[in-house]
Amino acid sequence: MPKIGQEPIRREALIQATIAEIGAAGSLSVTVGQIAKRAGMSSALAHHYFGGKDQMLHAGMRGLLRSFTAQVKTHVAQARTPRARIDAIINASFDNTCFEPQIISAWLNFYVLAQKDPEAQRLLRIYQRRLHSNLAAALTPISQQPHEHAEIIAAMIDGVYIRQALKEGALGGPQAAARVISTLDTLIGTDR
Amino acid sequence: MPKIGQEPIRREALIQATIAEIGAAGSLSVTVGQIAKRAGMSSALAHHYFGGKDQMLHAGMRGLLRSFTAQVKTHVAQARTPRARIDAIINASFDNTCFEPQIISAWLNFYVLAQKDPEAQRLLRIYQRRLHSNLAAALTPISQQPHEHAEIIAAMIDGVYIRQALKEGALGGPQAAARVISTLDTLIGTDR
Amino acid sequence: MPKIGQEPIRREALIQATIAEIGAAGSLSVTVGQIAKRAGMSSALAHHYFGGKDQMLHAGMRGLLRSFTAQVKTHVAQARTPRARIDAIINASFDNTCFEPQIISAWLNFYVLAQKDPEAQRLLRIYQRRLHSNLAAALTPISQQPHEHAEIIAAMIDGVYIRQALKEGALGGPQAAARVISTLDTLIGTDR
Amino acid sequence: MPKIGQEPIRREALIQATIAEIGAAGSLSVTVGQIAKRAGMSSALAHHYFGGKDQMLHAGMRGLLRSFTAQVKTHVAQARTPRARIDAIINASFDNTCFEPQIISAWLNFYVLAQKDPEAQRLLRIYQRRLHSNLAAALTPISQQPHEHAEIIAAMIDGVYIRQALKEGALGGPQAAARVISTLDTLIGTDR
DNA sequence: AATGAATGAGGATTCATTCAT
DNA sequence: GATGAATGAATCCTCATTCAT
Repeated sequence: MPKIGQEPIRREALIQATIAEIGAAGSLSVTVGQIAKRAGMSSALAHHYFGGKDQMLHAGMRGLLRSFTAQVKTHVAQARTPRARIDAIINASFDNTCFEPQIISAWLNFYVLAQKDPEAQRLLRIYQRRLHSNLAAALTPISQQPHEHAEIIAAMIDGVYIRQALKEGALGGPQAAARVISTLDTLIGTDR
Repeated sequence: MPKIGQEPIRREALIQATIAEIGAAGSLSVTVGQIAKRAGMSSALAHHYFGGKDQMLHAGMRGLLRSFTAQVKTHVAQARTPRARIDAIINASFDNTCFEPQIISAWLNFYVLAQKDPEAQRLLRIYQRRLHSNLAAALTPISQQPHEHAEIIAAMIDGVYIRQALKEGALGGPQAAARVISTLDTLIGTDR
Repeated sequence: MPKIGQEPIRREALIQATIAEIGAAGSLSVTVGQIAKRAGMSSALAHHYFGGKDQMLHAGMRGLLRSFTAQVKTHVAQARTPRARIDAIINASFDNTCFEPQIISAWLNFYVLAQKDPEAQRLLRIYQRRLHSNLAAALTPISQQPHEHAEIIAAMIDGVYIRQALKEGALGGPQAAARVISTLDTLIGTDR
Repeated sequence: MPKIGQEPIRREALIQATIAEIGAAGSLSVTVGQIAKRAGMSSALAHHYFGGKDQMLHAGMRGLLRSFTAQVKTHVAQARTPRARIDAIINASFDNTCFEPQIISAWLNFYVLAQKDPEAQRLLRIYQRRLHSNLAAALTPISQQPHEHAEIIAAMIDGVYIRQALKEGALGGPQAAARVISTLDTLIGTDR
């Protein structure tokens, strides 16, 4: 009886291992061997499935962005008002599944990768555009400068992330979200 | 008697070359040889003066942070009011000498370095603390939550930087500064 | 399924190549590349199997000492009296497989290695202790100072070796053995 | 006023530094820089005086052998009988100035050097010949096999040295000398 | 005389990648 | 499908040696 359907399992294991290994090492120079080992297979097999290290990195990025997206969807699903939708997006970004050291470190490394790797750049731009349009759409009913405010909130989210990467005066996810939300309140003139 | 006094010249050349090479390559994995070549010397001499690649990277970071600091000093020197001082700090951050692709890329890479390298982490924390205290000091007379607002502005600065690194809808330095300043206006309730 | 079971073959080839290369070069500063080439593989593979040059040197030492030990065992196996056992040990030391320029040179180099490398020192001490206890055990029935005499014989063996290393008035193995044995005769007062 | 007569002082300092550095490092791969530093000058000057590392090593060897020779002369000068002369030679070899770890280690390293370096080989052969002829001359009146016995004693001296290099059950110089002398007693049938 | 400056050559080590089984 | 085997290319680093002053 041949093992069937192994491929998707293997690929997924490699994707998670890529993120985890980069996050743990804090660097893109993790070796294919390390990743493959963490995923429980030989580096040769990793190459077999992905063709090379670059594609593994891309797959890792896609995996990470997929998680972000899923997180946002989950949070937003329960929002009933535009305002609740924005809060949901912000809260999703700082959900514990995203806002933990290894994930932050991986995310930061992917930004670096995007400096030289067009595909990585493309993926991050997609993420940024999606974040912007989500925020702007939700802001439209309640803000007079939805795009400007969307940019400010997006920048703050990224900024809080990068500051978190230094672990200095690090906030928990909820406090980080609260700070961004409170800034948003001020921006759109909400009284709370 | 030998040719003398080359050390400071060579060291400075290597520091600038380190920043430039990392900025251009978008990666910390530039080779010592590349850096040395850009600085116009052999890699052996680079090792002679710095002892190793790590120390060159640290020196590069210190050089970059020194530029930031100098930039801030220059801008702040002409400020006569607290408010002008804050604007000067923000404008300094987005001055063209700082806010250009290579510098941003280098800065991003140093954040990555800080994920695993204690000295790099220490240096960046110093920079963050200094930025915070500069901002908070200037905000004290004009804001009711100077520390909170300083954090928000600092996060925005970093966030705008990292978004600039993707070159998507990239702003010029002045516009970037304007956006941060306008957010600050809203935060402290200034009418302009 | 991959080609399998190469490891012991490669390791053994590297061990012999290490001894041979050090013997031929007369120096520990042979390169991993030279050793690997002699063993018919790339230096990368040598590192793969041994982890580093140091471990290759240690493996080479163990290989050499193993040969010595095996040689002694072979010779001693046929000895029926204590006296014959001692002669066998001495003869084993000067057997042609041990007492040839390359082996002597390797052995000398390993003594040098032991000056700074604790593992090398440990290995040579084991060899010395074993030689001493072999000699002393065999001497006990026929000498009144078995330990003292064992030391003298051991020193002579090493001394003849090191003098052989200069190839000046070099003896053949049998003559060298004869000289040591005749000294032993005098020491224990044997009439022959 | 030019410094005159500096050359012989510098050369001597380098010679002693060479021996000391090799002895301390337990290896011939000490760098010219280390040696020069110990001798209180730049490596460039060391090259200036000796032409290259090899010649510095040779000079170091000559220096060491010169010490040995001087030691022997001193001891022998007071000997009034052939027997006393032999004892003096042996005692000289184990005098504390010779029989200390660093010197032994240097001496061992020079033996290694002689494996590949003809000049080093030539120097050590001279030493051996001189030792042999000294011993044989003194033995002639009191031994029936002066050359054979000279060889045995010479081998023992070298053997005790090399065993000392492992620092296992290391003897002091006087005990080492006593062991060799007592062996000699047995060899030539002296009653003491 | 003396040395800081400078480098070319070389060595240990690592790693992505390929291949044979 | 899966992996041990194998390597070429690259990287950091060291060092003897030379040179200009």
